[in-house]
Formats: sequence, C-alpha cells, structure tokens
Amino acid sequence: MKSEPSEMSIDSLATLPGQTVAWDGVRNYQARNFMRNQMQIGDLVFFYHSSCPQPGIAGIVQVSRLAYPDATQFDPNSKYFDPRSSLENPRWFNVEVTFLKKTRLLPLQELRTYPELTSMRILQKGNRLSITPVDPNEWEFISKKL
DNA sequence: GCCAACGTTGGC
DNA sequence: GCCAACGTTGGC
Repeated sequence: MKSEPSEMSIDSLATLPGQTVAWDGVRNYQARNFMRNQMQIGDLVFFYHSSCPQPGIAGIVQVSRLAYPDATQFDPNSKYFDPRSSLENPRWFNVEVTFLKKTRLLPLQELRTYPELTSMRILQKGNRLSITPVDPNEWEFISKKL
C-alpha cells in the first residue's frame, strides 16, 4: 500500500492511537476491489512511501479490519466527498491497517535491481495503483532484504 | 516542474 | 460504444 509520507508516514502511523488507520480516500476501482474483495484480517502489507525524495518500502503493517464503506465519501467537507455515492449504495470502501514494524527504507531503485522482482506489479511500467497484490514469492524475497 | 501512463467523463 | 479531453499519479 502506497502512502505519501507527507500525508501518512510509517512513523506517523506508529504514533497514532492504537497505531491504526482507516485507509480511506481511495478513489480507484481496482484498488477498492483489492481492499473489498481480497484483503483479510491478519494480511501483511508492505507500507510504501511514494511521491517523496526516497520512494520505497518503509515498513510492514497488518490488515486489522475488513473493508467497510469509506465515511469520507459522505462528508461534503471532505476532499474525498463523492456526491454520486449514497448511504444505500456506497461506492468506496476501506480497510483498516495496524502498524507492525518499521523496516529499513528499501528504495524503489534497489527493488528494480533484483531479477526476482521484475514481474512485480509495482515495478511495472505505468503502474499507478496505490494498492497492489504482492506475490508470496515476492513477499518472501523482499522480507529477507529488509 | 515535467511528462508518461492511465482512469474517468461526457458528448455524440 | 467510441473516443477526445481532461485529471491524477508518481518517478525523475
């Protein structure tokens, strides 16, 4: 899961009450579907810092609540407000994730050097999805590098 | 700040 | 259903 550290870094997550955050504001259907249809409680997640001087994996978090309707879509004052969504038929969902650990910063640059990871979703050209599945083999490989 | 890549919107 | 226009993402 990508996060801009200026919005939410691994360090700021670690200081939150309960070290838990609702992953709201996702407004992409594919990313939504990954949360709503696939993510299970206990799933492990690489926490990735994006749009920053040193993009890369910064920590590991864990899914702590199944997807439920994203509250920000109903709030006219939120930048994530979606007037086309309704309580009866919510369009956007979010899981919650809980801090597990901070790791060394594993830079995107370094990820790209490993042949084992060339097919990894996040390394594909043009990838912009903020949430992507990680292959078990990729997870295993990366874990050992952290 | 640039720009490639991709998603969404809306007229037709 | 097509596709041009526009908006966003995110590395560089």
